[in-house]
Formats: sequence, structure tokens, C-alpha cells
Amino acid sequence: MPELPDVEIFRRYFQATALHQEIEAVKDISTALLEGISRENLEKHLVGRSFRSVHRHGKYLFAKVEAEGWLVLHFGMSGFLQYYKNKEQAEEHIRLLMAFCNGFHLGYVSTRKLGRITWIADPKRFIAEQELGPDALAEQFDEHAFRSRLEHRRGSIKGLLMNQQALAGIGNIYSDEILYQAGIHPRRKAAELQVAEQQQLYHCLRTVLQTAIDCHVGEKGWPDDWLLPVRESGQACPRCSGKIQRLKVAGRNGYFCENHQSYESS
DNA sequence: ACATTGACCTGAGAGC
DNA sequence: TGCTCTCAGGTCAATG
Repeated sequence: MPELPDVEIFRRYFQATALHQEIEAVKDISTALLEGISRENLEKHLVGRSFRSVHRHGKYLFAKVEAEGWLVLHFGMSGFLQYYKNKEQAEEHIRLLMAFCNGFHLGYVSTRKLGRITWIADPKRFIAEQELGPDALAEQFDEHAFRSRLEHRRGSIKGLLMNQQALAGIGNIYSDEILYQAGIHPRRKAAELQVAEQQQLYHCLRTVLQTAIDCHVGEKGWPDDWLLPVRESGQACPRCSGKIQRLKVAGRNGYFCENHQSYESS
């Protein structure tokens, strides 16, 4: 689930539900996911306090706790948040549970335990230490900034889009969608794209991510002419007469249209 | 410096 | 039904 659009939705969900409420208790902390902090210390930081704001950078969520520091959540492959009242409603595999004084709970769910939970003093410093690139939807991340990231790269464009140090937020499925809409083959070399292709790619990157967020908010699915609804081998391309194919790129299975994303591109 | 591979976890679905 | 195999929207350490 969690690439930039998903995490942005989690951020809004957190903001709409869990701010400004005193935390009565913290439970079910999975130590396997904790990094740089003990269960006891995390509890101490949270209990009796409340969240003041929530921010996002790439796939990371930062929740500010009054006068204390920041809870950092990363969702791995299978993470999400659940705000609920009654115990019977609780999802399985909650790895961090915060019980508020109003009787509600916020659960951080992660079936596969590939996410992480940490505690930091300053998000800016954390982002620098992790060497994360600019958030893919940040205002400062303009076309020029994007194009400069493509220089001196030896790998594929799909690999670059998924590289969190080059730019933060895009993963396997949204990189497929962006390349699909830009008409660029996932194995093209990042450094060899034509200027017009770079511009087109930047445009698609921004609109795909923003549109995906808007679709989530409207509780609509992805648009019909996107790749994602038919992202499967042998499916008909929604935009041309081609067929969807699977291809291993940068260690992941990617999908593309053999016809309008040919390797010899425009 | 950069890119690729396998390992880390758990569960779902396909095929027999 | 139950077994085995493959795959899953991520990242890190080890390797090329």
C-alpha cells in the first residue's frame, strides 16, 4: 500500500482523528519494529501527552508530540493506520497501539513487520541523516531539480524513480504508472532520456501522484485510463492497442505497455 | 559513487 | 483439504 499518495492519505487521516487528545496508554509495541529507542522510553515519551501536528516526507510520517519530539512511522510494504473505538473493531497485526483518553485508539498496523517506528528530535535532521531526496510533491522540487537528478546515472529510469535518495516517495507501482503515462520504457537509462522526455516525465510524475491523492480523498478508484487498474500480464492497454507485459527492472516486477512504451522511444 | 542482489517478515492465491 | 510455490505498493547490507 504505502507509497507517497497512500502515506499522504494516512497523514490526513491521522490529522483528522488523533491530534490534541491525551494519550492514556501505549500498548502492543512490537520491538522488532523499534529503532533507536526502547519500548519503555517510547511509552514515557507518549503517555500523558498529545500529538500536535503531522508531517510527511516521501514515505515517512512524522507526528509531533507536545514539547517532546517526534514519533516517526514508516509503513513498509503492508502498513496502515486504524482509528477506532471498540476493541472488536481492531485490525489484526497492530504493532503499536495508542489509547486516548476519549476512548478511541490509534493502531499502527503492519502485517509483514517491514516498517519501522522511531523517535527523533528533528525531522530535518532525520531526513538529512537518512539522505532522503526531496519529497516528490514538494513545491521546491521543480522540473529543473528533477532533471538534475537524472545526470550521471548509470541505471534504469524506473530504478531512479524508486530511489529514495534521488527523490522521496515513489515506489514500485507508482513508478510504473508514471512511466506508463509518460510513454517511457522502464529499462531506459535515466541519463539517456531526451529533454522532451524528461519534461514529460516530470509532468506525469506530479500529476499522477496528485491525482492519486485526489482519487483516494474522493474515495474513487484510479482513473479508467490508468495502468494500475489493469496492472497484470496480458491485459489490454487502456490507451492504445498494446498489451501489458511484466518485466523485472531494478529488482522489482514492473508492468508496462509493449506498444506505447517501446524501448526505442520518441 | 553507483547499481544490483538477496535477506528480512507474513499472508494470500494458484496449482496440484 | 492440504501441501508447495510464488508473489506482494520497502529497505538494508553485501557485492559487483
